Amino acid sequence: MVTLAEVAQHAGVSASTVSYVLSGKRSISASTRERVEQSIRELGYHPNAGARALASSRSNIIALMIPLRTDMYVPVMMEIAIAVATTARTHGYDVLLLTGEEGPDAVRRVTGSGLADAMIVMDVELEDERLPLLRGTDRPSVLIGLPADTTGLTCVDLDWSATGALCVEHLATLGHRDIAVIGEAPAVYERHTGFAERTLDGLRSRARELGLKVLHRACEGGFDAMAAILARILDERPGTTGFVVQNESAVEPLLALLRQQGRAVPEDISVVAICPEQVAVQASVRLTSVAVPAQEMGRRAIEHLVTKLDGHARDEVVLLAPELTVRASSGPAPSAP
Amino acid sequence: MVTLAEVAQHAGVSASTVSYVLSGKRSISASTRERVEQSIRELGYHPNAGARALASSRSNIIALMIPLRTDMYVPVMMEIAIAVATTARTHGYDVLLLTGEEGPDAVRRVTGSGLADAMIVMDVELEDERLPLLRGTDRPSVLIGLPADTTGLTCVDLDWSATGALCVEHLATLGHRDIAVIGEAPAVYERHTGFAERTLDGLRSRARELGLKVLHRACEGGFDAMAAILARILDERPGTTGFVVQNESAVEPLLALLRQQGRAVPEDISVVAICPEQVAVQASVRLTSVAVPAQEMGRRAIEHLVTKLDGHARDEVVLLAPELTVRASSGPAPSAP
DNA sequence: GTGAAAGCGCTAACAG
DNA sequence: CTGTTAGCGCTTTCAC
Repeated sequence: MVTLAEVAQHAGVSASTVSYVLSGKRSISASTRERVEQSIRELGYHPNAGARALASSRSNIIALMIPLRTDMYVPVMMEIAIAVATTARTHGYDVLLLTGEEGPDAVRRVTGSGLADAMIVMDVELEDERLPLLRGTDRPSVLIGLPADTTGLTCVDLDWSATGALCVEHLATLGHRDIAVIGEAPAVYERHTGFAERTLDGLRSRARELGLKVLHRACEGGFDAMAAILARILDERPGTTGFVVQNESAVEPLLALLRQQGRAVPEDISVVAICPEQVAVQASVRLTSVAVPAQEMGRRAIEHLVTKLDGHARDEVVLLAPELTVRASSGPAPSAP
Repeated sequence: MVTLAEVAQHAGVSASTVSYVLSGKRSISASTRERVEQSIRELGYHPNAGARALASSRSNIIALMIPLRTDMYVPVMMEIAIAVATTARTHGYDVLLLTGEEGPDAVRRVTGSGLADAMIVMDVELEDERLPLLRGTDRPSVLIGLPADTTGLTCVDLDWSATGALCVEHLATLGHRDIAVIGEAPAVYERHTGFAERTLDGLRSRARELGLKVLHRACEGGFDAMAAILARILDERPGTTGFVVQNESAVEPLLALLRQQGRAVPEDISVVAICPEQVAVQASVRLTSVAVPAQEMGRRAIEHLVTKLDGHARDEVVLLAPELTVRASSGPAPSAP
């Protein structure tokens, strides 16, 4: 294993000079720098991560806590994780992958041991057990998601409430008066993951303002679950002409069922989805949808953390504005017979 | 920050004793151990990761390289990643998330810096650039996937060839003679990711043995792509009664299209999928399928690595036997009219 | 069964 | 612009 001392010797300079060439923290003459860099290349030197972390009390690692469960939004999680990892690299950081399994203990362990300089927490619940720990540590953190109380925290999330409102507005503009919402699995609501409830709030309050009727049903993914729920909805509210779907694994089943029942989309029924672009585009009907900006959330989270680590940055709640893309699944409400 | 020295002082013992209590590498009297553990708890001590890594030249971190692209098998990747992370924790390791983006450089960086003690490499191509580096380092590694030459490497993978064969056998047993294979996106084949080609090999050679006809078509995901391909297949081979699908995002479109065309599954057409259990169960027709054992692959990879790190373990290729579960999408071939 | 002490490889004052 | 030096917190001989 090549050490900094060996590089120094090879280049005929002191250890600190090599260190400074690497960090750029003080000016080095062009010729010295050249020689050092040459030696580094020749010897194939890589600074030892442990030694560096010990001496500088910086690991250059950012921890990412992802949910253990995969009952929702798997592609979104994955996209965020990848965006986090690649963005982190552009800033010289690596990413440590933690699952929610360990819970608050993971936070203690990682911050306590100095394993990571900062952390990103996903799948935040309204009253999350990890929040007090995050507030109580000096290590920066960013939540992807929005808890009930954001005091002393930095959060990045899609503005779910505005997302819900946007879906309703779109349908209202098209003349729909009676709307059904297909939501996430019941467990997601029970867990009080903020996003699902916020979406519903935004949706309902805008509907009230616009005088629309809204019926919400949680839905496990899959064809059978969707079939049962659709039957109940059309039974309770036969006049329903608009659907808002916030559940990837319910989208295609819903489309298949409507087709099966001879209800044309968008002529008879309009569907607006809240999902990643890819799902919207690949569906059997190209879906009018509000995209979940997974990459941007991951990128923003890292960028905020890096700013914090580089010194100064206040806590902040960043709500990304939703954007609705009109595709082939929504159209004017059918006129009453 | 609490240090080992402080714990030692608090407990009235030497630093080395505390260290040995932590590592269990030499026997400690019950009373001393008790006192030390008490101090650790009271002071809230967490060993510093950097110092530990430096002194022991062990970071207790395992690197996981996942593909950057998300053009295939996202849920599978995610499941593997989560299984890797949780299994690693049970052995005292953390997981560093690397994307394929950096390519071979990531391997150099991570092994050279001692950031990770070992690594798991996913999405292996037949002639992968990273292989020479992995062979040339003393740090253990496990591939999830199978390259062309496995000399000096440890690999864990589903036996894709047997998987293909199994699908054919199932359909043959049911009396199908004419089979179409819906594969991954063309890019996956061009990239020479082993699994897709191996599946095809297994499928074709078993078909030859059994005297079945096989037609293979690569397929971008989504409804439109699937529609185009299905039309071509039924045009070229109108007698096709069995489908093998190895592409998550083609499954539901295929089912929808068949339904649309009035072809009943499984009365007229049988479908066998190669996909995660969840997809098979949630589809609009419960799918006869061969599961991709994502969790097991992740778990096995870690366990092999830990064994290697703990001393001795030779290189080895582990091919997991495929298991086919019969569900509602396959049945006897329709008798000729 | 326990202590003392020598590093691990690097960073960051301090000194010139 | 460059060198000298004192640790960072832990592991691990060596000694008792």
